[in-house]
Amino acid sequence: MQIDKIDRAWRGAERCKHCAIRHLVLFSDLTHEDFDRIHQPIDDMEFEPGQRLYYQGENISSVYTIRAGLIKLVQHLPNGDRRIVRLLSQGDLAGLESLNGQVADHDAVCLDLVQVCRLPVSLIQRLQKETPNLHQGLINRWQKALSGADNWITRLSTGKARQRVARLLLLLDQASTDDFFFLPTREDMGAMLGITTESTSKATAEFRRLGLLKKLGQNRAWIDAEALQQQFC
Amino acid sequence: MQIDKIDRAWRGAERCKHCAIRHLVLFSDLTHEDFDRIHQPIDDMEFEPGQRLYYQGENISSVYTIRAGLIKLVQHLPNGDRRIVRLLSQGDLAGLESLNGQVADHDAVCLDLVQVCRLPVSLIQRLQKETPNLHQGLINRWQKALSGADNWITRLSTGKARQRVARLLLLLDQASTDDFFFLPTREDMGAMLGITTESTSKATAEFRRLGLLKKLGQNRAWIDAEALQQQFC
DNA sequence: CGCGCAATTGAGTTATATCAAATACGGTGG
DNA sequence: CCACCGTATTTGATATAACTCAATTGCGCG
Repeated sequence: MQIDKIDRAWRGAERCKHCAIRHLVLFSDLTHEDFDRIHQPIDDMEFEPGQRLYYQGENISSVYTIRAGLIKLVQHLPNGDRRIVRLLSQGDLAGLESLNGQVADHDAVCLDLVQVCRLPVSLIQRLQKETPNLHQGLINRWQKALSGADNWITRLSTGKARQRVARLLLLLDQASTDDFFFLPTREDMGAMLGITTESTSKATAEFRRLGLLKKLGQNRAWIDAEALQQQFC
Repeated sequence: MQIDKIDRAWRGAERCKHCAIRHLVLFSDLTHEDFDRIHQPIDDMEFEPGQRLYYQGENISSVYTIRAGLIKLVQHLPNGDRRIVRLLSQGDLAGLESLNGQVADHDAVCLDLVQVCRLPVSLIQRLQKETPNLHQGLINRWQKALSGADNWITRLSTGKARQRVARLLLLLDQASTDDFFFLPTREDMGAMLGITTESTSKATAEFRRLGLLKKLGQNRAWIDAEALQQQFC
């Protein structure tokens, strides 16, 4: 597997100040003086599809703020079962549990080309002591993750298989900025919904026959959100 | 339904300082000086089983720290489906979403006799500005809620019905301090696991026939955790 | 062009939901 | 204290949905 690229040009916070998506990331509320408190390099990293930011059980010492791409959080059970418990995209944080000194709760696996900034826990903790401006950002992201998890339970782990698939497609569609959205493999969709690959495939195939779902390329798709919502939710 | 009792004797933080379970609640890390920053009354409240702390969609302006009892968080979908997404007990916080100015994500319903302290959001926010000692407590509780939600997905919403019931019983057992634990109604257990009341009943009945589960009183039960774990997880 | 993996499809099996009935249980009032 | 009522639970029969297994098709990539 190819090693992830690290662009170490981001020394200190010089480029953070001018980050194109600063309004979306954790540092959005920092002031100019706050940025001057960042004395250590922040690594800008890129990962290929399939690469992992970290593994479940790994002792991680950084939080990752996601600049681009899509990441799945996979949780394994002792008996071999596994479940995808969340998807992360632009503006989200991966590895939040490191702020409590816990080991990683999940594998963080890239679904497509992913760009992140790696923020050492020590930096976050120091900033927290020196400025209150990080707080609300952390709180917001924690809350977003939590309400995402709740929705995952209520919408994606409840009801019949077709219904769950429909809800997942709607969720992926809403999260997308353009008309199309990232369509995971049937296996991954199954792991998100707690159903088998075959059941997922049967549902998407049916939607496609009804003209409610169209595939474009291999990982992109379009849905008729209105119709899907009405007929299957 | 009986009105909840509010013991308004807790003026300011006088009694907070001497709270018997202070080491378990949000204010555990506050210093003596910090307590002096609390200038408003903190209500000590008691709720009967079945009463709600708040409703999904309600605009809440307080967080509740749980001193005793068990609370279920119930989330409703537009189509009428509903799911219990979490259980809260001593030391947990209910209504965290109010800190982001959001309306309540769930109904918070008491399962047994519940005692809470009501902490106004304005108080939390002021304390956050004035002292850093609240932070870690908030972070810890948010993280606990999040990892609880993840487990709910992976352990309680995955696999066959009997397996889920077994995992739920083990979880309830572990959370308990004594040999026995609170056994929810079959209906509630079903709503936690995403299965029907009847399926839940068939599973518990089977465990009981095998001598792995014994009921005591109506809401209390005992399990042979070892055997249950080995045979059904 | 063909190889390999992913996706689709179908047939048969199993698990769960559904519906209905019977039983147990707690709480109330006589 | 006991009888009764309403609710929760258990149980069984049947229908339905999902899983499992196997075979086929489709598709991207070398």
